Amino acid sequence: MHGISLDRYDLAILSVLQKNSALTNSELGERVSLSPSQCSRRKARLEAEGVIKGYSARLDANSLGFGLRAITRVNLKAHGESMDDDFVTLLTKHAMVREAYSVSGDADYVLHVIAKDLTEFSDFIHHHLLPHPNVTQVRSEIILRSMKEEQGLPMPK
Amino acid sequence: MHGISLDRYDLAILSVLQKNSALTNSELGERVSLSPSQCSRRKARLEAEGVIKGYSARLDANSLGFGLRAITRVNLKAHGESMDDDFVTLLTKHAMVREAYSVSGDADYVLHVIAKDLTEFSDFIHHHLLPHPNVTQVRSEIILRSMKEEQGLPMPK
DNA sequence: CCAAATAGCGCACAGCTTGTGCGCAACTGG
DNA sequence: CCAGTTGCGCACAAGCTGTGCGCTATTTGG
Repeated sequence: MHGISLDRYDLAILSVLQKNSALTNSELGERVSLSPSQCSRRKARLEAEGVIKGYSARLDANSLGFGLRAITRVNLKAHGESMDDDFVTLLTKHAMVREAYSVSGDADYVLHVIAKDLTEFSDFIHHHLLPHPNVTQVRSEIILRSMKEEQGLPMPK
Repeated sequence: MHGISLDRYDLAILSVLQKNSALTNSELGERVSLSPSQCSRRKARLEAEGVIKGYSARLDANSLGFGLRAITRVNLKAHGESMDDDFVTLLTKHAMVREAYSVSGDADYVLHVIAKDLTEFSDFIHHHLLPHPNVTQVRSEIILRSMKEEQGLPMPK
């Protein structure tokens, strides 16, 4: 899962498609100095290799009525295999939890939570997260403003 | 920026496109029970309204050689308008900083940082973040495992 | 309560895009 | 030095996109 070699054309294509995947192969070709047909072939290859995992529409959170986002750190009581599984199930079940990471540091898990408003967020914390038998501590930072939000990855080298 | 009314077809289209924006209007139409032409029109409208902000390729971090991700909390000394600006410039300049949020809570900013490895990450923290005159404290949680990583948003109602 | 206006639909079609076959040129290894 | 391989652009068939059109259902206004 690591032995794929990407030349400068591949990196250029990935960089452009990451910002805008709705471009035609002609437009893409112009930007990376390659013919449309070759763009098509390289795109197909990058998809097959798994470098491109898929294509998504980026949606506007406010238009959909989500006004609140937060970074929530969670500490657990025990760290047995099955203990965590039960907690992970909780995370998976709730659509409000957009990202959940097992981390090394002060906390055990870090979540990125999205909600309609503070009430909905508070409900989630107090009625679902804190009552869980394995949760010992929950600390949240409410997002006030997004300074930077790059979708995707930087280009290496 | 909030008065847009979306019917069930719009929500269905958004939900599908968020998962896979490479579908043709025919395929999209099948899934949401609408003709291709109508899908095309609604898509165009949702783009114009700003509900769809754009289209992106999802890339594989490992293929590009990024093995380390972290959530980093930063505290600043002063909170003047211009003080923050200078710090924000630092964040914008570094491609390693993928997301940066101004937050309310224990910290002032929360960052989502991506790096090749621990060395590169440590370099960033010690040679760029901590030396900044306005930074007073930096605390990081290294991501061990991603339990959930929804790209995009849940569908309301 | 009914008529006019509006909004939203599918169909048809012109123009454009996609992806493959092909021939060519540039490297690669024996 | 030469056969094999790789990667390129061109050309073209198949398929997709987006707009004009006519139709129907819903809304508006008198």
